Amino acid sequence: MSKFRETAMKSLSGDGHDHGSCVADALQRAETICAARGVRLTKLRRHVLELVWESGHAPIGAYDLLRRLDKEHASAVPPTVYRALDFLIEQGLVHRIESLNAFVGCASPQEDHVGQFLICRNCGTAAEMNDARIDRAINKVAAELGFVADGRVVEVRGLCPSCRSSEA
Amino acid sequence: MSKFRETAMKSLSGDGHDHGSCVADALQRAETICAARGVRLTKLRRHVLELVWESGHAPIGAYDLLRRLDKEHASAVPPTVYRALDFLIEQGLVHRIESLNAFVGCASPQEDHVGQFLICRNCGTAAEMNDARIDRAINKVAAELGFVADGRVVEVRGLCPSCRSSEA
DNA sequence: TATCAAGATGTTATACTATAACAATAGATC
DNA sequence: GATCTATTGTTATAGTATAACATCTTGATA
Repeated sequence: MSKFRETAMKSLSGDGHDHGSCVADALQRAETICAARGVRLTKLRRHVLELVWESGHAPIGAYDLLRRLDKEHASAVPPTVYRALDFLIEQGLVHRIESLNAFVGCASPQEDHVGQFLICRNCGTAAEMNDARIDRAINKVAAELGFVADGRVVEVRGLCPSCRSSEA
Repeated sequence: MSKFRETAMKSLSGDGHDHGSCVADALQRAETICAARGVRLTKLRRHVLELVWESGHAPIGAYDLLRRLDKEHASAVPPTVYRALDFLIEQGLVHRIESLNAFVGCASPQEDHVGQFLICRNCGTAAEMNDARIDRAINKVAAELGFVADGRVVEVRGLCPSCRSSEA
């Protein structure tokens, strides 16, 4: 099983996982990655990343982040959070979900990829697929149309396993 | 060649096509479809659809539409255009491009489909792929993760054939 | 044809999302 | 410590979207 697959399954397993350690792991990975790259994961950026992860695996909006941020950061205003998000996205630590205008922590920041998401319309969980087969299919069709593809937005709405079983 | 493929190629052929008749065709198709469904393509809705198509094959924002609309429709305000767009989207005559917050005319409104788009980052043209292979790949991966997919957002940025050749 | 119900549009106000532009501060490098 | 750059602070504003209620049109029907 690929690393992506494993991570996706984990985030889909409902409340069965220890989200506290999930957040801690994510922060630890971020520290390591930023150190290796020589970029600065400042207190503010780290705090925003933490808030993103604390939203569970559900994307959270910039203004929601802002409201949570300024409990411990009185001077926070929109540019504060957007700039932190810009940095985090640039470093691959956070993905932006276009169809929600919201942000979610990347579960595999060390691997170079564009996000492909499954988003549960019931619980809001966004799981990364990042499957090469989807990418290949897209590349193939694009090539047939003479198109050279770079960026990709793949966001699929639906029902996640746990919401599906609890609805049934 | 599928109908979708044909339409996509056409919209990618640059200025080589008669966009005037392209617009007229789209409006004619819309009339037919709405009549068949017993829904009302009012003057306002028709006008908004026309403006969407007159933007070429490039997605256009709601407020741009608004600015163009109120030349002949003094009372136009945001809800005016958003309500018209809601109707047009519901009828499959227009697609929303999530990654641009913009709207584009659907080239194949008679066929039931979700949009899959190639968007040129140079000229802005958005071509519909609507390829079953992409859909299948997404469904497969979603199923493997226990997910039941419904809505889909597939938006690929890149360079279209004509912009690619003129850049070279 | 008068009335009525439903749908469509008008109108005002406001919520939500995002960035521009410039000032001040903190960290790294010499 | 001086200086340069990256980061953050601050104010203002641009851009996107919807809520809520009033009015008008349309088509169906009594």
